[in-house]
Amino acid sequence: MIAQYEKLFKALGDKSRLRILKMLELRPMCVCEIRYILKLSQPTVSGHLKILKEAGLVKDKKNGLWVTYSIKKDRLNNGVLNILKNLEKDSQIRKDLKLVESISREIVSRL
Amino acid sequence: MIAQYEKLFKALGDKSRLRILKMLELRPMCVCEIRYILKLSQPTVSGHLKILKEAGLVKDKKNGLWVTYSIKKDRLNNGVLNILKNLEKDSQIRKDLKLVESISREIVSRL
DNA sequence: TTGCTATATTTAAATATAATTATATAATAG
DNA sequence: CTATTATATAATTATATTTAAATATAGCAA
Repeated sequence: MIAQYEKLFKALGDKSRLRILKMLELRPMCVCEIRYILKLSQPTVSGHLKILKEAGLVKDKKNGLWVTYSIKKDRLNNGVLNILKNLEKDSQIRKDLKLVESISREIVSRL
Repeated sequence: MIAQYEKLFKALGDKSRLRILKMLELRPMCVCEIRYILKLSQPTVSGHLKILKEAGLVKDKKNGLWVTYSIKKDRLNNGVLNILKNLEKDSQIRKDLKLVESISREIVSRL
């Protein structure tokens, strides 16, 4: 049980993964969209998403070729997201969220 | 700002530090008491406490030779402790808290 | 002063993490 | 079937973290 909490906080203890969570709070996203915003390699993003998933923070849904990730809603994660509320004041996060609103998987996937 | 959150969650992403936080929630403790319960070397415990302190989770107070650590109370940390509430069901945490109630710095420091 | 004690810092070794490149898998199109 | 596309995994390297042993600091007592 304590190990699951350790995993949860380890997952949260990374800048890229915090950015991913804040983006997913806005809307579900596919890997290529997240990649486009973080400007990291596709395998790196895939790895981060795996860590978030194993920590119980996100879930994924396969639809053809695309895998859409979204926030897993439960009591614990609500608490986590509440702690992260203040991050909306962060300039990096603001830029990310603005970008999320301006892109789509169709545009981003062919770059 | 995002870096401070990263630091916070990195601090929380360690079993020993989670145990320390749950103990300090019960009462302030000196390093030697924490060491006695975690069964780690004194420098290791000292290091963990430094990480917790730099993450803003605990504060310290020097009194002669002893340094007493305690939870730093603020809005963010209340949220964190709330997330950790469920850890009271963990058997390791239960044992720790029982021990905390049975020891004192005077007994523990001369072992 | 010297000696003792509680805590902190430094160092070094072992382990874990995060990144990229290369490769693999899986779904779709032709 | 082959080719293409979105994502996942493997291998590797660079960096970070965790730990204990050794050492340093700081306060008290004689």
